[in-house]
Amino acid sequence: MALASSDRLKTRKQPRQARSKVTVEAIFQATIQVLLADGPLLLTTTRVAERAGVSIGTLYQYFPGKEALLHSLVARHLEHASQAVEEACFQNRHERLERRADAFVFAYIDAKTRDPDASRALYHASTAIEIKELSDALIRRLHAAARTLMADQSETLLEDLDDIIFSWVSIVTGGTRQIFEEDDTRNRLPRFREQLARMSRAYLAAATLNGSRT
Amino acid sequence: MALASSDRLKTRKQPRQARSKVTVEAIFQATIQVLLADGPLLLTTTRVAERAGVSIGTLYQYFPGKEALLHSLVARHLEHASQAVEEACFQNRHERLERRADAFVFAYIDAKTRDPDASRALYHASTAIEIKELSDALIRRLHAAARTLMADQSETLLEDLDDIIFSWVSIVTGGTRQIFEEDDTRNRLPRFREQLARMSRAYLAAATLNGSRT
Amino acid sequence: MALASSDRLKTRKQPRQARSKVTVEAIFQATIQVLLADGPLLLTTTRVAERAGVSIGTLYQYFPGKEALLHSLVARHLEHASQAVEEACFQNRHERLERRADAFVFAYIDAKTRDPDASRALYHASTAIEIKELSDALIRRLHAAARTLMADQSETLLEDLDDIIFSWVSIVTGGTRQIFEEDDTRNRLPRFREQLARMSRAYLAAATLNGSRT
Amino acid sequence: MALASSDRLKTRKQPRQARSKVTVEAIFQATIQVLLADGPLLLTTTRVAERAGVSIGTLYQYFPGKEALLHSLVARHLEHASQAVEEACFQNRHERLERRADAFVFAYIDAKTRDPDASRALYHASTAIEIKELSDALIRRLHAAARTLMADQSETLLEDLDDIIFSWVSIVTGGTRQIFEEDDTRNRLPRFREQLARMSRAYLAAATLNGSRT
DNA sequence: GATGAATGAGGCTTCATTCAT
DNA sequence: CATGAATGAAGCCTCATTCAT
Repeated sequence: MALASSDRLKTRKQPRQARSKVTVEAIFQATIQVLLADGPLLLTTTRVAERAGVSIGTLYQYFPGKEALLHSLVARHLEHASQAVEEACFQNRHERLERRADAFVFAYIDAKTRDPDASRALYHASTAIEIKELSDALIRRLHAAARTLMADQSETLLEDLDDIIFSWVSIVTGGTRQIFEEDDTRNRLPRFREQLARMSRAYLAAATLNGSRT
Repeated sequence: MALASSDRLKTRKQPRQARSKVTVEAIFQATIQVLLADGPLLLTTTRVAERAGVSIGTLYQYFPGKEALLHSLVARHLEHASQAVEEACFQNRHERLERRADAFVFAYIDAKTRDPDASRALYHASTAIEIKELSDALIRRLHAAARTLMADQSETLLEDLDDIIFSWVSIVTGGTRQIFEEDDTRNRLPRFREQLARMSRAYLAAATLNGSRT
Repeated sequence: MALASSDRLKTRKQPRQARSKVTVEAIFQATIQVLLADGPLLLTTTRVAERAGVSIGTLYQYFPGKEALLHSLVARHLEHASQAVEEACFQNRHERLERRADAFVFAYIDAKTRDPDASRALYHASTAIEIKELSDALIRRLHAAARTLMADQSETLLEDLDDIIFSWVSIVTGGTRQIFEEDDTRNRLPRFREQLARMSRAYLAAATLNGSRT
Repeated sequence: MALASSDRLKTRKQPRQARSKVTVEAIFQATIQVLLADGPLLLTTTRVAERAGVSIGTLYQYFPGKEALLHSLVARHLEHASQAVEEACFQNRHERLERRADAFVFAYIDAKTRDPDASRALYHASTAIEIKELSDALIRRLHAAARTLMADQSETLLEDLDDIIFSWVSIVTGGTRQIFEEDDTRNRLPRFREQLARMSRAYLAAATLNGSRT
């Protein structure tokens, strides 16, 4: 269910042998590199295969098509981010709200930052495939995680808990994306990370204290 | 005039006769509709012309290509948003910070909400590369507007004023985008609007009170 | 018959009024200029009309189409060359063979040189229309003229008179064309003119003296 | 190597497998046939591919475009003619001038006659602009060859040697072209061949004997 | 008559995908 | 299994021509 995939998007072979794993990984990396170097308009299967050092035929042995390739790649990336956030929420479930919020924000941004090239590349990938389904799945998991995070605040926040979660997740994901589409990502990221955490603390604190009246 | 355009992005004919104006507007609307109905992958000149009820030749009388068409459309849209925010900042320049922040947020979101279909459509199209220049221009104007807004806070915030502005603009634009890419935009928007304002107030208040220590 | 034209190539209106004549001439000149400045691939009706300072609609009032326009232009040009040569042959019909040959050569080259731009332009025009019909007509008239020229030599040359005429006309027309397609036409032309005359005299003299044996 | 080509004119794939070679040759032949049957105006990539019995995609695997296809074809053809003439000049370098002139003329015409269809076809295509570079290269090589040929006459001819060479090469190439654009090429060619040789002998003899005075 | 907006057939080219080797 | 030659649907765009104003 998580990050569901329609039929034609499944990978063809499960890369069991070591060689296969290497090939698939090479193709993934080549995809990212082509995306970064040439942009989504020039992301062609030929080019990816070339860069990966395999023939176009081989690429099609592992993926039923371009869409599936991108789908896998994006899914892998988003799955990682989802897990990181869920993990962080779980780890910090007994901390104070402020720390829990920090944990959420940091986990998300750090997951994206782990491989900034890939992140940037994949933000652009939406020109090449329809990724709404995948993004939605990510967002749903983040919502769920955020809800868990705020479980003990539900009374205070009850009236608009859902709005708060929704809005907060939106600015975390949307704001982060904005940074990755900026020119100076490397420099901006760590500072945005701090400010986003600060903002989250302030926001959630305000919301906790006096409901929707602030 | 603002938001300069390279040569190949210039429109071809300025619609002089009444007939022409109708045609150009039909093409713009068709672009938005195709974007919404079929997504950016299926945005083709043929499809746009078809939907606009004009021949493909007519489309090319007014725009030198697909890119130019999108460029015009986006430019028009972003110009409007920029102006709305600048106007709002100016109108509220004597109000308290909180109100100024509200004004900024509301102006931005309301500008996007004026024609929600267009907004959604253009967010979808925005990965189409040549649009970056335009988005960047918008962001720069928003930064400038935000800086004006906080002019009287510059002492308090001096140490990280730039970070704050940058981060705040990022979550306003990025968060809003996130909403428009969601399914339930119409329903979510007004609530996000409130929360985003609340968040901004809380954030800027926190930042004003005790610098980077909160 | 002369430089015949099929039905769809006829001009539409006979330019009787002064204004019409001016317009037609402007279109002709524009055609030549576009051909020279932009090449035959960019020779479009729009461009010609633009350069002529008339609307595309007006162009079509005078010519039923692009092909007809070019056809008229080429026909006019070739007609002029044909007449010049015929005239020269007639004028010099009582001179010695050598002078008659000179007259032929000079008349042809001078006709082409009268408007060198037009000549060059029209040599290139064959990319844009099929001009074989017209060229053939010219060649036929030149053959006829040459035959007249050599009427009194027919005994001596009898065995291969036709070959001689044919070959001679071929090098006169073909050689001249070659010069016009060269880069340095202006400089080369007068010298080629002399050499071509010299060559013609030598050739015809040799052919006259001892038939095919030289 | 000789007859350099700009980037966009380079062929794409070097045909390695036997299958490829057949394909490329089929494309070349189809180009010639289309040129002959339909003329340069109807020379389209679609038509060529169709006639070659390959898909349009295959054509583009080997040539980056129509221009490049023509370029290759012409280059191959002209290279052959150049070499034939140079070879002939070298072989006959110790003969008398008359024989050397014959050798030049015969080598050139015979090279063109080897594949008369191709020659006709390429003469038709030759107005296609980018081919000028190639034609010029041929002319230059022919000039050089002719100069070698006349090396031992340079004193006698000194005053206008260059004009003579230039003019002679012009009528050889231009005249031959004229024949190939004629209807009755097959019949005319051998006779023109003889006359052109005769003409060359007469011309060069006249020029040798008494400079520019004949 | 003159204009120029509109038309659409048809050209050029790319690229995801298949399949014989 | 890997290869890469071949495929062709589909995209982009031009330009000769028409016709309502």
